[in-house]
Amino acid sequence: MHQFMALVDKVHTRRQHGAHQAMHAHSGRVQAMSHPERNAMVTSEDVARLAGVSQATVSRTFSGSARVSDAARAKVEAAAATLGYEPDAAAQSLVRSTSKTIALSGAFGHDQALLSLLTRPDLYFYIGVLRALQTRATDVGYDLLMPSRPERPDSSSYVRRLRSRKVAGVITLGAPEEAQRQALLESAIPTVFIDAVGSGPKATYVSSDNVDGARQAVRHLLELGHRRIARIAVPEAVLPGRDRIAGARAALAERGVTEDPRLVIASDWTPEGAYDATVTLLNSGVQFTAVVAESDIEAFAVIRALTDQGLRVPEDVSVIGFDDLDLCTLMRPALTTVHQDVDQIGAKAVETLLQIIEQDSAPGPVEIPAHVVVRDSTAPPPSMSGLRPR
Amino acid sequence: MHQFMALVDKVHTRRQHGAHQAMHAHSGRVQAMSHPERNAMVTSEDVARLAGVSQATVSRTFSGSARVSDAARAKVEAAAATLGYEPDAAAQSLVRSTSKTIALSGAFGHDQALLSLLTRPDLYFYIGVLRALQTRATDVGYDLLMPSRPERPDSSSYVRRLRSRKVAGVITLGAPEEAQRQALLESAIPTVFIDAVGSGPKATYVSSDNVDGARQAVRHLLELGHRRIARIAVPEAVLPGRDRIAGARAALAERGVTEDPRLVIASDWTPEGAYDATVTLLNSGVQFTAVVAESDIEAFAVIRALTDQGLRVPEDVSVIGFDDLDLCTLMRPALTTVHQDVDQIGAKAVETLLQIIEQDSAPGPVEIPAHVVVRDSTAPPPSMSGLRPR
DNA sequence: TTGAAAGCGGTACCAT
DNA sequence: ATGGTACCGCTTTCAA
Repeated sequence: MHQFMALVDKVHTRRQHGAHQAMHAHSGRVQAMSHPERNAMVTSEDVARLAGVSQATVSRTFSGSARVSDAARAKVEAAAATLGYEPDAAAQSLVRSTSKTIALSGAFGHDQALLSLLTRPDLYFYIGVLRALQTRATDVGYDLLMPSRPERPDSSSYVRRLRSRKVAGVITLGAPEEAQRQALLESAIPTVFIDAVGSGPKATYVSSDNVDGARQAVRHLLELGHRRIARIAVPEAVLPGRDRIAGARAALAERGVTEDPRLVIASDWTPEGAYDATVTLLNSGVQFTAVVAESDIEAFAVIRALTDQGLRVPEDVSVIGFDDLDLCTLMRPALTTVHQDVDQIGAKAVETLLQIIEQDSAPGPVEIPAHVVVRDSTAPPPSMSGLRPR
Repeated sequence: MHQFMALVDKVHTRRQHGAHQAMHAHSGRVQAMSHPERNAMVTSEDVARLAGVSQATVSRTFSGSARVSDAARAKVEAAAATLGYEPDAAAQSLVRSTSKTIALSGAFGHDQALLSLLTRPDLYFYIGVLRALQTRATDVGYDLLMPSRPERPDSSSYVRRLRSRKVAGVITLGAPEEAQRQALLESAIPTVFIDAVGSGPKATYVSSDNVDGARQAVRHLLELGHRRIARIAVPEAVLPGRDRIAGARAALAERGVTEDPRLVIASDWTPEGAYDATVTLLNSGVQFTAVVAESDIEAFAVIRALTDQGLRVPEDVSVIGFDDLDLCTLMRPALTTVHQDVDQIGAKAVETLLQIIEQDSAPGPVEIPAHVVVRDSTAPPPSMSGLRPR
């Protein structure tokens, strides 16, 4: 017990250049004993003193790797437990030049925060990925950091900031700005891009198998008998966009169906865009019996546009989405869609990043299987003559 | 230029105990010059050398508060710019015992990551709050941290971890575990609870004005002529639950309508629960012409349950939600709901936290106004005789 | 195996 | 106003 008191005294004495320590001696003592964790941090030196070993030994005990005698280790652990010792993360990262922190990318560019970069349909999808990321990161003892943007939002100050924060690696969601992507690639900071291409000695990317997902979606419609399949096209510039186009075409090719370019309506990956695209399609007079959307949210918008025009889903037109949000079953009709495994995507992203960090070399791109989930928004096409848009 | 070369040499020399520095001298030099930010960090000492001042002066220049001559400041800033200097965050937090970091709470308890703690209806709402939090945090130069859970998930190690990370404050979303809430309250770590009660010398809370929001919702229904209003009740244990009950009752009381307890169905704040509650309600045979849900997602589920039973919304039954997600306008019918101002909630949370941090005392609870947004899911009740549940 | 000591990159007090 | 210097708490040689 006397050790404990001595310790408490010490805690309250240091840093006070001989000032009013006597004044607060009593109250300080009482407080410290009832809530040891409430006051100034417990340091490895405090633990060393209580355990009767050197501070270096305490450090070794917690670093794990170093060799410490069982006797010493036991004493240290006991002391650490009674004092409620937790190593100072700041001191550790200062000396180690790294920390168990993964930065989530997006706080780059102009006034863009990570979550603001994601447009709404993305948002609902990526929130699932984000949850998986956090779950897995927490499993492996890493914190997630969403850094604030630097004042000068150029790529080098972006990287400098990450370095200043001593992040172990970076995970980006969706399409990053090109300058940021380049900066990351050149930075030698371990990076995993989700849904964007990026390869390098310390970088790779993970995404759903979008080619196969889109292929399955179109195949499903073809199997139901659809031939005139419209697509709300997502920008080709982004990875999922490119791959899904390829997948859709592959499925069409399998059946020898040639794609009618008039059935491919460009959109901006927003519900509003999808709504307008659907209206455009209807107004064009080109016949179609099914619509492929690139996200569930867009699919909802397509359905809304269709029903607003008096068409029924799936009796008149089938609609298929992409993502498989929880919401799909709540909609009426329940949405047939391509399931993306957000848990796997998030988990793999973290695992891959750790691999880069630890093994110092990046593996190739990772693709997570996706699959169609059939619900109520798709059905065989009506007899062709039965469909008269507008 | 010679200064630059000297600096580069120094960067590559230190820490290498006289080993193979000659070997890599050339390549190292070239690399360092084309990508100065790529190698070992630029320190304040490097800047001092180039600027021809002491390291202390560089520190003062960047700390802002201290007095530095204009001449010195200019030289330092020039040097810092050419070298691409950014203060080391770890070193700063080590010596300052704080950092510009706000922890988002949730990584506490069992295997609960922040985002996993939120049930799905919450999730869609809180993601908006999260976005606002990040936007505002980034404005004021704070990073957001989602800490991984400590191995021993008790409240004191939770607080210790936050301290070890040197977070400036904590913001919690939704209902935290009681032990965590207490720990935070006792910790003297500045804290803002969103949607949970928590007051102390360094803690306060912010939420929508749930009482008024619920009152407006019920008022809206009453004004349409509804008298038999059912409610999918949220747990009373949580702040929004309590306040909304109070608000709903207040509105009823204003019109002298007495609440029929059979119209209040407890649910668990999930879409499945809301669906089941609606079915239960219908099966009970108790008449009603409107349903108040506690979230938009639940409202969707209610509508789905109603329509699955052959009832029309709003012709047979009116439904009103809470939150005003972007999705509301995509649904059919578009959802009448109570708008929560997520941007304000997030912004206020950050601002209030900063106030606690800087002024060292917590203000009272903050309430953000909410208001009804009328869309298509509410209408005057059908003639009473017209309604026959089932 | 263990302890002593030299930093890691800043901050802030001291004296000049 | 500026430079010198003593830490912040921890990791990692180096010697013992």
